[in-house]
Amino acid sequence: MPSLRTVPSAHRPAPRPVAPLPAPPPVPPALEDLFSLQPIESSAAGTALFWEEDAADHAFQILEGCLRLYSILPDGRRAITGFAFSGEILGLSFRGAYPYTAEAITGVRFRRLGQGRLAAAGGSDVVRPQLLARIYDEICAAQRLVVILGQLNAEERVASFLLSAAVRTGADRANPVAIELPMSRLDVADHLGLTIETVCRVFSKLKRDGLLRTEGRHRVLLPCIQALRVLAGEESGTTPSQPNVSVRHAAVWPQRPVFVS
Amino acid sequence: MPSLRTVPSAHRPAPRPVAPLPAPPPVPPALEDLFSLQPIESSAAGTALFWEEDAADHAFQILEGCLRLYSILPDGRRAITGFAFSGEILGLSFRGAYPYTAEAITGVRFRRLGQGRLAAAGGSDVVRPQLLARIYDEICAAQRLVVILGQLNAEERVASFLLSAAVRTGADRANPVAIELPMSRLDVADHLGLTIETVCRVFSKLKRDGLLRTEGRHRVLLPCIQALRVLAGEESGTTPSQPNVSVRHAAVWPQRPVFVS
DNA sequence: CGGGCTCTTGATCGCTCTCAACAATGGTGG
DNA sequence: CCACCATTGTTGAGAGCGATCAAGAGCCCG
Repeated sequence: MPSLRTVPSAHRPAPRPVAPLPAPPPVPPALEDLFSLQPIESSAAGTALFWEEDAADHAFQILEGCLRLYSILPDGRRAITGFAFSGEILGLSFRGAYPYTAEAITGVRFRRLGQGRLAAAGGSDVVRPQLLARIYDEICAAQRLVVILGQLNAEERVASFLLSAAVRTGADRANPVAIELPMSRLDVADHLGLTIETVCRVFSKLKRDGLLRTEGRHRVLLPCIQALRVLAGEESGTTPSQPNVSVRHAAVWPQRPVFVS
Repeated sequence: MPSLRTVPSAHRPAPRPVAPLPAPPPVPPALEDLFSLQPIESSAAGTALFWEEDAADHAFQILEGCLRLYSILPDGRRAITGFAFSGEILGLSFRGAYPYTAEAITGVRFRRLGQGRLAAAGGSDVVRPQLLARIYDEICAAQRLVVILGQLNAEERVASFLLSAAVRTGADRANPVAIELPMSRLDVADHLGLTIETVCRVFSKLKRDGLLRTEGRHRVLLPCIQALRVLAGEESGTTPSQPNVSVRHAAVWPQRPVFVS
């Protein structure tokens, strides 16, 4: 979490008995400070923080736990558009309704901030850029997923998912990379536009290829994250850092002639 | 375009020789008024307004024409994350870089607004909600596409695409519905995560089923938009408004047990 | 009227889904 | 503590949808 947190109490400076010095410029409230004044709430696994189409009257800061964000089609199919982890902010909506349901996968602790207070904070020249940056991140995440779902095959999708989980939790800097996946295989499948069986098969194949090990159902080790990047199509694969790993289906497609002006 | 446009010159009231009346409250500038002061520019088909990863220093208001918004994978695959039509605003980015390339499909006329001026306008309590609403729309569009790519089959994807084109251009209120599709079949395919051949085959099948007629390559008639909605999975299909159309593969999937708390 | 491009259609292949059976896990009650 | 059971995960066989490869048709422009 690279954001520099200011002291929460900074907007309410303690009264000074003597004040010969010019008052220091008031520390402007950061986005997260707005939440820090709110009480902490909890939700059990399986409960929803909010529902798709509901009036979006609160934003949420997740302190602990993991949630799935999804839409349900009229016929019952479920599309998990994303997951939310601790430290993230959720439910920023500026047109009345939430665009998805947010349901706790594990138990969740969070803070809640009213839409009115959030809108008011948008007037601040300090908070607004943070707010817009968060929203922009959400756009980028959604468009990244569009690319994944539209262009990648099953193996590439799973590799992308594992990588983004590693990067998001910061686990990609450790060695070996170890990530927690609190969600079920069905959640992963509904997120990647695959079936649970296909997700399983890809996991097994990655295990056979030495790119993945599991410890229990929800813990995954990625011994060679670089090879995963090649599989995910993030890199061209010109530098085989792990020559003993046989990368079948190397992500080298026939170059389609794309019109570039 | 439901936004109430205010008079562009309102922020610069003509100097009055005599001013006995209290000055009327200044008409606050709407988002589109900011653009209306900018000169009109043009781009030929095939040229890019901006490139993915480029510094996002301008936003664009499209006055005429159509663009494709896309990302290119390292191996050359192209994911068209969306299209932009006249009347829309493009390139709102608040973290330095554009998230996609915007390339003109037809000739395009547009206005350009500097990021600085846009950021300043964000301070206005009138413009900011409009700005946030636009961005929120972009999130919704991206998530809608995530659902389409992750959960729908080829026929449903094409039906969704045709419907959203009809709705976006307002053509869905006419009868019969007639839409212009300036983009090529390859563009549609790269947008829907299909191949050009599959898009063609679905078009042909919809023609056989009486749901679609083409006039030239870029004009499409939708004689029974309600049946298309059923195909796209937007409706349950319980009200067959056009009984003579045989809807194979009606969007009724085996209901998967989804955990709802 | 040709040339090049886009679009369309057909035949075949292969990836992923579906259906099925079984294994592993975790929680509960005896 | 262990047996039991429900849930979740894994693996296999076969089918189907969409991709791939190939050829021909239609359209636009010089």
